[in-house]
Amino acid sequence: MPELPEVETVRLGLSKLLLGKKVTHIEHDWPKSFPGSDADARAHLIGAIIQAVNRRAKVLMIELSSEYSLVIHLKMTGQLVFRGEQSFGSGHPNKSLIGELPDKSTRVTFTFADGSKLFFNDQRKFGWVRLLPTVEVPAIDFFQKVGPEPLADDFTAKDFIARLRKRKSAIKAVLLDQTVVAGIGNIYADESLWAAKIHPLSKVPDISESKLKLLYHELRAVLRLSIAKGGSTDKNYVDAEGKRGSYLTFAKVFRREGQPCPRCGTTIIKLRVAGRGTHICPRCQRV
DNA sequence: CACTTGACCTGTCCGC
DNA sequence: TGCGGACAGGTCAAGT
Repeated sequence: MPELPEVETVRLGLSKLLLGKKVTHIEHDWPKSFPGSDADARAHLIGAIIQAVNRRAKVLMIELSSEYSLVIHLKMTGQLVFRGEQSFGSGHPNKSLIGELPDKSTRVTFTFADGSKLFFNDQRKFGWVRLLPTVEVPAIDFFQKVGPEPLADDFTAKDFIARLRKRKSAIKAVLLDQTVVAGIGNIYADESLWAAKIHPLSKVPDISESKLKLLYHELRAVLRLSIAKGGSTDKNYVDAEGKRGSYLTFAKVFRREGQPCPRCGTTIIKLRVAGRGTHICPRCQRV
């Protein structure tokens, strides 16, 4: 579920809430959600102080004073929600999507010295939290293979196009491939392809240079706008305070099948591309 | 190697 | 109201 803008929103929230907190306790109920030994956790996590919260692609890295890091992937339904000492009870003061914590999808709970807590919730159990020496984090498989950050200052249209041109398959499948460019998922693939008027089934070699250049700009614009809106919440995603993101209000095609295209009025349709639900305007986007 | 498909899980929604 | 099947925003492993 969470793509680059959602993970970045969580990162921003956590860096405001967690810096300087000392971990005093951890609980986990599902082994795959927190693999590794409890002895390691005791040695390198308990007593450690949170020093930074970083992001690469859709992965969060919470850096600890022990020279270990918590590396976290939310996958489809993961949430990282912070609760201060007084606010474990339901709902208020924020209009939270989720109420009392922990709940039945809580997989890992971190407790800090001041009594506050960080909950890792994950309905579908695809996500994970791993404790690794900070120096070893860049060596994990995923980081070895993942492509560049699309919003990096030095990531140019030329870089983007060169990476896409190495592939021959449908443009949407290529955008979803994290080794080409990092952080794009189903929502922003559909939104950016609509904005650039490219059909998701178009093969990369069949797409003009100028359209790919336009796609580069539209993709970055869509990602930036979503970060500004706190990401997209369809079902599960919430930020570090448990609040929903509002980007889907601004989405042009995603989850809008049956509604008129904001550009030409044609009815938006849904199809399947690369095994994912895909939303297009059949008039603006042609193969 | 590039590319596609199924697996990992739980929950919800839709049609009968 | 109950039940089966399709589907849900992401990656992996294993297949061609």
